[in-house]
Parts: sequence; C-alpha cells; structure tokens
Amino acid sequence: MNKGAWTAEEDRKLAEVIAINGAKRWKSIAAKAALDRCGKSCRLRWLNYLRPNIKRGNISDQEEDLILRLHKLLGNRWSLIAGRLPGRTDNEIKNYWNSHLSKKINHKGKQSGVSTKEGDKTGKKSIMVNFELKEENKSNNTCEEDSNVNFNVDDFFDFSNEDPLNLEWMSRFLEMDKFEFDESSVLTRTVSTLLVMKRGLKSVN
DNA sequence: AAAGAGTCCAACCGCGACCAG
DNA sequence: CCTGGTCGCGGTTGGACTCTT
Repeated sequence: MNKGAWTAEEDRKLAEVIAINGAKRWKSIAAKAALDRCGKSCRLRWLNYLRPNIKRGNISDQEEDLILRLHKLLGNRWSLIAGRLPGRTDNEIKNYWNSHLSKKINHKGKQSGVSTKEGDKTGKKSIMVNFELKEENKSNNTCEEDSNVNFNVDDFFDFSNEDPLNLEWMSRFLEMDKFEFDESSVLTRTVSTLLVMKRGLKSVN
C-alpha cells in the first residue's frame, strides 16, 4: 500500500472516481481509482482536502471564538465542533486547537491563576464525566428544574436537521458563558435552561 | 551560515460503532 | 446472537518549514 503525501495525479484520479460513484464504499473507490491506497486513506484525503467548499487556513476571529466556546461545552469532539463551522474539517480544527488555542488557553489560565483543566487525554470534559448522559425522556415535554434531567449530548448537538441559520438558541446559550461544569447542580440547571431555550426558540420559529 | 529547537499540518493508526448477512 | 466488513472519530506521528542561537 502506498503511504505518505498525496500527489496531484492521485488527487485527480480520486476526485474523478468519486464524481462518478459518489463518496461512499471507500474500499471500492480505492480499487477503482487504482491508487494503491487503502479506502481509509482515500476517505481522509477526500474529507480533509478534496471535498468541495473546503475552506483552508485563515481561521477568522469569529470562528476562533466559536471554536473556543464549543470546545468549552463539548471537549475534544472535533467532528461535532467542525459541524458548526461550514467548510472546516475536524482535522483542521483539531490541529488549530493543538497548535494555537490550547496554548492560548493555558497562557490565559496562568495569567488569571485559574486552572483550565485541559489535558484530559480521554477528550471528554467534565460534562461527560459528572453527568449520567441518558436518553432524553421522550414523553417528557417539559424540562423540570430538578436533578433528574436526562441529557444526551450526541442527540442534543445533532444539527443535521437544523437550518444552519436557525441556531439562535445556541448562540444565546453560548453568550451566557458563565457556568461551571464541575458543579453538577449548576450544570443541571444550565442543561435545563439550554433545553428550554432550544425548545422555546424552535416552537417560536 | 549552520545547526538545533520549535511549530504546523497532512496523514496514519487504533479502536469502537454500526450494519448486513 | 454472531461475525466480518466498513466507516468515523480522536490521538499521534513524521516531515517540511520557520525561528532562534
């Protein structure tokens, strides 16, 4: 199997096969393109480099701010974060975080004397650890202010059915920015608020 | 100018989830 | 259920490039 950097010729062949067959069944794509690359490698190349509408470099201040806020909320869930940044890939955001933002955060933390609690190798922040994330009770249409709020982070942050321009509830939540994930009671209230905001704004829209 | 250190990013790897048979 | 194939994710690596001494 060929490994290492892709050539322009390989890119061209891969794009050609995907244009005909679509971006699925990566093993057969790799075979059809006759690239001597594994399907996994082809998939990665397509998603991170060849796919249409990819933005490269120059992460704007707005994007950086969004990454910081979403990371605070979600931890190292790069694909989820990338999903909120059109044209950006999870790999790019992960790299940007590791090379720019993590240092920025650590620097800030040192300056203010506050520990940022970074460096969790599991990638799951306290929101995942302290909270039993269960399937949201589907019959429960109201969100009670008690400690039994069930919250599925994957379900909650699944934006696949959302209009990208219709995420006002998320913007408002991110603007709150004043919660502490380690206090599970505060988190519970925060999640309650979040669910109410999401439902409320959706019903208005 | 050269060498070593640091930075960045494309690509690889391992693992778990999902799904069809 | 079980199994094998496939996919997607997050962590890690390697090499090119830049900076510092």
